[in-house]
Amino acid sequence: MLDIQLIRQDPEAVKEAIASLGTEAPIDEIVSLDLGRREILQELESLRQERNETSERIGRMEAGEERQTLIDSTSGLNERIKQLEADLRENEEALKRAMYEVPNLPDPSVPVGADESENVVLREEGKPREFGFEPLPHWDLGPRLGILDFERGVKLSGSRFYVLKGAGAKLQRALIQWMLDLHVAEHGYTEIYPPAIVKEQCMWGAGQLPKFADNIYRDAEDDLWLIGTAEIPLTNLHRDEILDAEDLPLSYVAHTPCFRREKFSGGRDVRGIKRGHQFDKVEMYKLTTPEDSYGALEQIVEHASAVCRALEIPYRVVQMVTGDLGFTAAKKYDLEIWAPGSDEWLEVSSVSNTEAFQARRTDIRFRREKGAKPEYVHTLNGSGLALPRTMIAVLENYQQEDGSVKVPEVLRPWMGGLERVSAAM
RNA sequence: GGAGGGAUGGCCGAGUGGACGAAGGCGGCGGUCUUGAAAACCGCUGUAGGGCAACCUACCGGGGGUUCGAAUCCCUCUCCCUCCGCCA
Repeated sequence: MLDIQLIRQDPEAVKEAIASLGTEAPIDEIVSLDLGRREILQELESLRQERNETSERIGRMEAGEERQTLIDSTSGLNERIKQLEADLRENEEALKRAMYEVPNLPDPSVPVGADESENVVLREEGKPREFGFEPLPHWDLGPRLGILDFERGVKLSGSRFYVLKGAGAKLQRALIQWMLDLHVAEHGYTEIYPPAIVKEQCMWGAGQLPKFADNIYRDAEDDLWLIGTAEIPLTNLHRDEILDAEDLPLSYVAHTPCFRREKFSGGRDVRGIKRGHQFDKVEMYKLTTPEDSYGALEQIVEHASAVCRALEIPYRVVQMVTGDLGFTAAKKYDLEIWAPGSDEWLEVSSVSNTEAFQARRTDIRFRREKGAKPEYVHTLNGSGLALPRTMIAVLENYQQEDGSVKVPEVLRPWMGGLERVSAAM
């Protein structure tokens, strides 16, 4: 959610910024609702004042004719107040609905561009390995090794589901544990185990609603929603709280399953485990002061990079242009990891600074010192990393000519010392 | 799932439909005293909206209602606690 003051003061600048995102928002509607709101409020509040004063007088009077006359005289006043209260409710609901639809504005440092084709590769690290043979895509490699079972996944749950088995399941578990430990021990995050099913309100707070309703699984009976990312519970962790400045930044890391309906990606990325309805992810999250958030953004990029670096797999950092920022980010980087079998760069991490966009939706503030006015925090999130695509990269980069897969050095302690996954296992 | 009890300011806790934004206590901040600290005493100590000034308005779990007037009465929802049932 944007600051209403910003829209009130310079609606044209806001519209322009939104145009650079390649989208639109009901700014004119907001401006007029906001104006109407204050008109209603002004009249309503002065009538309430009148009523309060009259009631006070009635309370002090002896019972009698004069008192009754005064009581009778309030009926018109009260009718008007009721009407205005109804108007106000309606107005504020419409205003809130409209405000929830407005995307975040880009930071001035974000390059203007129409869509993802204009994103900027900022840096690339690691050299793609030279294969003496044709590297296989993981959808061939995994089943051959007996660690990845697509047919049974479909049998259980339908398309875009799969089963990890044996060393495959263990490899994912090793990655999760290693990543969590890395972020906690080396990068100073606090590990969180949040619910994976949350109230609707959390979805609004994190910016999943109203725009992405079609991509979310939900239990209609209890009105609970399955998270598509740990960002959702982590955003809401401190909802409605006022934090102390000395507690900031707060850094959290969580591993959760993520559920996405992928309604609009039909036909895309159908092979392999790149895009499923259920996947695991390790997510980093920070709450900072406004002045610290852009430094924190670079930190999170570094923390995600450290994972790729330690795995010794080539990756690159891509800056999103305005047209590819999405709904909540003011600035966003993607980390893409190299997958030689699939022959593509895979997005394994998306790192965003939402500034106060989510904080306003969730009402998370902080106080610089005792008695100071509360200010909104800035929130940031970044994958560290998404498991299936990391698995793809590991399998495809570490495959050997004989069809086996070497276990990356850093993971071996979490794999019981296992050095190689082969078909016989 | 069944029965009962509860939800008040940072925390604890009082509150008869009318001067309650809410007693009292604790905590916090400032001050007096003190070499310093403690104690004692005094004062201050919520959030938001609107005018944006000394003011006004709203908020006692959420929503709705009764009333000239609601923290206080009624309805409803949510959450918490206790007991029973069931269960990893």
